[in-house]
Amino acid sequence: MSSERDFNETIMSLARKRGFIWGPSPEIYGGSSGFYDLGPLGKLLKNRLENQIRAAFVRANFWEVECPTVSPAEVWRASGHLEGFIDPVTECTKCGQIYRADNLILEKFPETNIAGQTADGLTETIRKIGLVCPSCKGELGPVKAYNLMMQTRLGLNQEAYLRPETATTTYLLFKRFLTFFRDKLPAAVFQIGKAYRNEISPRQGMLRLREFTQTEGQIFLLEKDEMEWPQFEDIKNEKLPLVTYQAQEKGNFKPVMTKTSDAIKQGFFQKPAYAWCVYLGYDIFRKMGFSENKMRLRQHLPTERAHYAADAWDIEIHTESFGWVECCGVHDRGDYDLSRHQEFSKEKLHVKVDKKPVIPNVLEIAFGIERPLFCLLDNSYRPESDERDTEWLQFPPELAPIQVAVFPLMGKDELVSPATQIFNDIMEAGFVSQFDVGGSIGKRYRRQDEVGTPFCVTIDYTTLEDGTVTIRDRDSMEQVRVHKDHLVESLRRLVKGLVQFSSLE
RNA sequence: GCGGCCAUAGUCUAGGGGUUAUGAUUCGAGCCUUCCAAGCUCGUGACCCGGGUUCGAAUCCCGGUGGCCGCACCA
Repeated sequence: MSSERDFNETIMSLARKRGFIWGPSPEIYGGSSGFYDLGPLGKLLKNRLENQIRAAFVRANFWEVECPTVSPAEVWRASGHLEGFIDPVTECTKCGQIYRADNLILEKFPETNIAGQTADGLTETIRKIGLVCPSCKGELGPVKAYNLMMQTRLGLNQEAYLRPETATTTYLLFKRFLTFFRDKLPAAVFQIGKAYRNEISPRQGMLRLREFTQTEGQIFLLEKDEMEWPQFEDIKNEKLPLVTYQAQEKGNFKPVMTKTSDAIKQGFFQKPAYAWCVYLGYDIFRKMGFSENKMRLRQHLPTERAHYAADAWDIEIHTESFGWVECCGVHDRGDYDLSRHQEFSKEKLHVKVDKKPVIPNVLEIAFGIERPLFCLLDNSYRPESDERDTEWLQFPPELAPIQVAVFPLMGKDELVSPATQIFNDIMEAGFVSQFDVGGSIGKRYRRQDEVGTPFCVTIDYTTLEDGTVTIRDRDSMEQVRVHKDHLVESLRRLVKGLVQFSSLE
């Protein structure tokens, strides 16, 4: 709706103005859609999200790796992306309209069997069934395969592609993982890195990018592990906001808080290990600052589910800008990837179970970081109100780009000098902090509100008498006095959420 | 990629074949100021890019790029 559109523009305008998101990049050359720059505050925010993700995975016993973003064509032939990551398109020779060939055929002739057909096969099918352009009845041109991977080359002419997902590059290390993990499964690894998709026509700003940062966690495990997953015990009483496919078929998208153990009993999840992955994904999103009432877990309908997947759920975040946004997929990839890479590479990618070779299964938690980044901006945005005559961002303190701002009440030397000292102490303690003397004190508070800084420290004339400073709380706009010797510790506890501001007084 | 609409300071905007290109806000310097966008002075800052028409284009035309809407696409 237009009000949602306006909301998105309001946020992007603030994000541009205050140095979160710039673009489309490269701006001074006019820009290409699907590419954005992160300004200083956007990069800080993204780092904070990544740090939460990293900490959550490490705590769950995943190990981080990093792989190249470019791989030769055979990798993508094996992974299925070279053949499967394509859109077959046909252009009307008369009016120039472009169609997805397979969709068009099935739409007009639902009985046609085109499964697995190549571009030439689809061209042949169109001729055979006499399909013409639906808008002008003109003749349709030959079907071309439009691959969504970005192509490049290595050296003079070795065909190569930028990765469309990090996961595949992780799987290529499987033999190395077996050694590293001393032949013990399950083994869990994750990767945070860039991936590339040459979208035909990206829209919706930060939500559909041609270059983006992915986080993908992988668990390599055996079938018996999937059913007997000890860590499930830890989360069996945790609740998840589930929207099952049965509910969706009845038109009901309201999430139902369901205990994970009940979800297994009711058959919403087939495998405890998978359910645990869904919970881990959900927990990571909570740690990225999303409140529970803005999240839901939506099960894929059987029709949208990959044929090998027994379970398929997405984490969705509600935004004012675009409604529910799909942010994370939890996938049961089975042994598909390792089998394919074993076949194509001729390397043994199996383990021995009862002296027989078995290719392990893979469970995956996959999401892009720019989407939650945008969603967090969206969810944190507060418009101006009676209490506050500027818009502001209510980030959770731990995720705010700038955590503490330091002001001398006025730009007088006797205040600036002790304020500088306190600012240095705060920086020394590891906070991202900003010192500001410009403008009235009220204006400086508003500036920080606008970028979501949770706490401001002000040095005033009382500081000179008794060594106390004020800490001003973004959310309530209230202040408490704290002795400067205890300031860093107080800020640490406030930022970490160990103590509420209201209980400081 | 197609069709419709659109593109002016950091942000939001007014206007428009010859102008010193409007206003607000932001930002910078200074005065003032003892806690929530005060005031005053001064200052910085813009017509998306390329081509065409014209004596002259930011303005009109064409193309490109980007944005919004619709279609298609979203592994």
